[in-house]
Amino acid sequence: MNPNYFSDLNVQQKDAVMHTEGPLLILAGAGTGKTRVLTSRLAHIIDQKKAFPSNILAVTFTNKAAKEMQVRIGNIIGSAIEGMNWLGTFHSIGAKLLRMHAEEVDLKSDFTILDTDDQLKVIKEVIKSINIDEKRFPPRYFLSQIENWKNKGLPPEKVAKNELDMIGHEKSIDVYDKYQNRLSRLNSADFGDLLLLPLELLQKNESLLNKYQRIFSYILVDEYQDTNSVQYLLLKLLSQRSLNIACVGDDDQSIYGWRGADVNNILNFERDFRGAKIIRLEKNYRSTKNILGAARSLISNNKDRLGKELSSYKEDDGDKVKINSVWSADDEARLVSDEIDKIISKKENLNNTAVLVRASFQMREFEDRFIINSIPYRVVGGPRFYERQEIRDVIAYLQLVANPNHDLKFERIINTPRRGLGDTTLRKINDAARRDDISLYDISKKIVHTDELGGTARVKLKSFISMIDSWREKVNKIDHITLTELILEDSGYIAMWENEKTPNSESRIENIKELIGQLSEFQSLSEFLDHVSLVMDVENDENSSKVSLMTLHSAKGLEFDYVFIPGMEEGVFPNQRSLDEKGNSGLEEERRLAHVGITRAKKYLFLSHAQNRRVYGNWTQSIPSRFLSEIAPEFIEQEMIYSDYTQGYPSFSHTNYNQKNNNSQTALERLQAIGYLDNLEYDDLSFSQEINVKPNQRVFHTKFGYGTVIDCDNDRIEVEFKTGKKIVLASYLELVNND
DNA sequence: TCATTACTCCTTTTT
DNA sequence: GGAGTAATGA
Repeated sequence: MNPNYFSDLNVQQKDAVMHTEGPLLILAGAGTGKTRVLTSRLAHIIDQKKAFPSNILAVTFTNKAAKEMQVRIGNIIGSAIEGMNWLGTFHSIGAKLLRMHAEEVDLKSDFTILDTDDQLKVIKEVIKSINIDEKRFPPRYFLSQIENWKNKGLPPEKVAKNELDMIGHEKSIDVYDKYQNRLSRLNSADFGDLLLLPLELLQKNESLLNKYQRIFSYILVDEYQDTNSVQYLLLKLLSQRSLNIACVGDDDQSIYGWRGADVNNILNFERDFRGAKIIRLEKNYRSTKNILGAARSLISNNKDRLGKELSSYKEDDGDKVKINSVWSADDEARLVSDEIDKIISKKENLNNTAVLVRASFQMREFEDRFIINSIPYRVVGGPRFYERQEIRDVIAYLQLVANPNHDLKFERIINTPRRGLGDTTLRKINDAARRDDISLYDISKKIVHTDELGGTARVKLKSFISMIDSWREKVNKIDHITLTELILEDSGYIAMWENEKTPNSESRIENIKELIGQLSEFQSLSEFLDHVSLVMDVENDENSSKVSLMTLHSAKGLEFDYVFIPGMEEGVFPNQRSLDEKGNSGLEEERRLAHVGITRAKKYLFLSHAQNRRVYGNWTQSIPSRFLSEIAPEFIEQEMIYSDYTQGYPSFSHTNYNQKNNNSQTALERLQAIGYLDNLEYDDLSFSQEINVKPNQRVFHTKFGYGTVIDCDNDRIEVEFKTGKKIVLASYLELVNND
């Protein structure tokens, strides 16, 4: 027996594939071939006829990972993959279970899944109804309380009244309780419910539990270090009978503590699942020795670890890790762009290049710069397609047609486009609905026959309602694409954007067209709406060569030849709030995040920190991240500051790191001291430089990007930019090295 | 009813 | 520097 899925596996990997019976924990470090082991293992179980594909529960952390696994298993087992009904994220599997048994938890099977915006709206309503001061207790505060409880598997009645570990606790419980009531009245579930309600279902209903324990004869969990308590409880329940649960994870990559992930799940695996076997995968096939060394030295600063040392499979030391000090965040983006230009000139595919940031606000500088330098890029997990205003509007229409009692969507579109049904009318409808305790849609049907509303409002409301009814009638008669087009026509929504003359109204219409295009990938309206709620992202085209720009969190599980991690500054990374709120454990999580980032790189790693950065629009100084000094010096190579004003002045260095951080002298003062600056204000910096240009000189212009000087006429300079020839003032140009 | 403006408080990370 | 909101005016 030597099926092809065994070939090229090392001893530990084979072990993990073969060990099919009983609990198993695979501790898989970054780049150790985890996905291969997972897919091979699944293929092995199916191939050996230990279980049908439909009897395997395989949980991944992201939809992307689920999809990738599906493709890879499909390559091994062929069409049998179609039987794998239970491969997906915890949330999508939870939703599936919930739809099948919704009645048992006071929902209907066509319930809608709420997004954060909707959640906040509901909470605001609740807060208002029990007279809580929104200023003292912002809705977000309650939302995070509720999410915490849900992550722990606690419904309102289980939240112990004596758990007084936070201010406003009683209020929170009250809000939680009323919030849940409201959700079930809206026939809706939020993300937390997709896990919590299935758990309740299984805890309450023993025969159902037995059924699913039988169905799932093998359970496989990816990214186990990121599971929270509900997820743990679900797994525990479901695996009790077969005991065939295999979890893959890496405690050094646990980065979702803020979302309720509990590292103890992985740390206590042996205790929780008796007789568990543990296999370590420590051979890293991804990175060069220098990169791996940097990662290892950094993460060794963490205390709470299971203990695992990655060793390099690659013979190659590779380039040293580059650490760069720059003057400002703008310079940082410029430097990264220049480096990427070098990668482009090597004719590399840019899909192998990524810029990873700690927080999404850092992306702006890079996007601006990439546009100026015409570097093609994609933002991964950035401003989501489905979160755009026009897309949400269209979806609101569709959701309302699917579920007319969805008050939140009703409110969203009742006056979009303008129908003369403004705040006043809406308030009246709301009051009446509350009085009769029915939905906005239902009350509207009633009050168009009374005189509660003024004459015009009544007529307008009536036509709005009959429009919805006419769409609802057609749901089962025409296909969902035609229906959507009809809705957009009838409602005047498309016309609204067509009539608007703002620069982005055209792209909004494009987006709507794209949405309609996507509809064809689904069988029905409800299938599409489910997809939208669960998979907030839209796939990127992977065919074109583009730099990826994303957060470190969304980079988990990916790998790139070239990786840039800017913003290595105290406060940014490690993130200040994380330190303030969680102290040392917060710091360790940040360090793990840095470790994740570093181990994404296969052969080239670039780290940088800026000395000055705008925070809330004000220039603020920052000091290099402690993480830089925690990387052992033998793996790194330091570069000088990249700026015309501060050339040759190294900011970060191992030897004087501590001294520097205790030094009260600011970056600005240091520069003044060495004569680079003469009491200049920061804002003057960009135009303070006299320049002297000659033809062929490479120059840079903030608006047009890089170019080459063609001709000079005093201070009027003719420059060839990427976008064409322009005559610009010398004072707007900066010199660039000609190389 | 809707558009404009002044003013507040921000920002971590995602299913 | 920006999004969301409350207050003001047309």
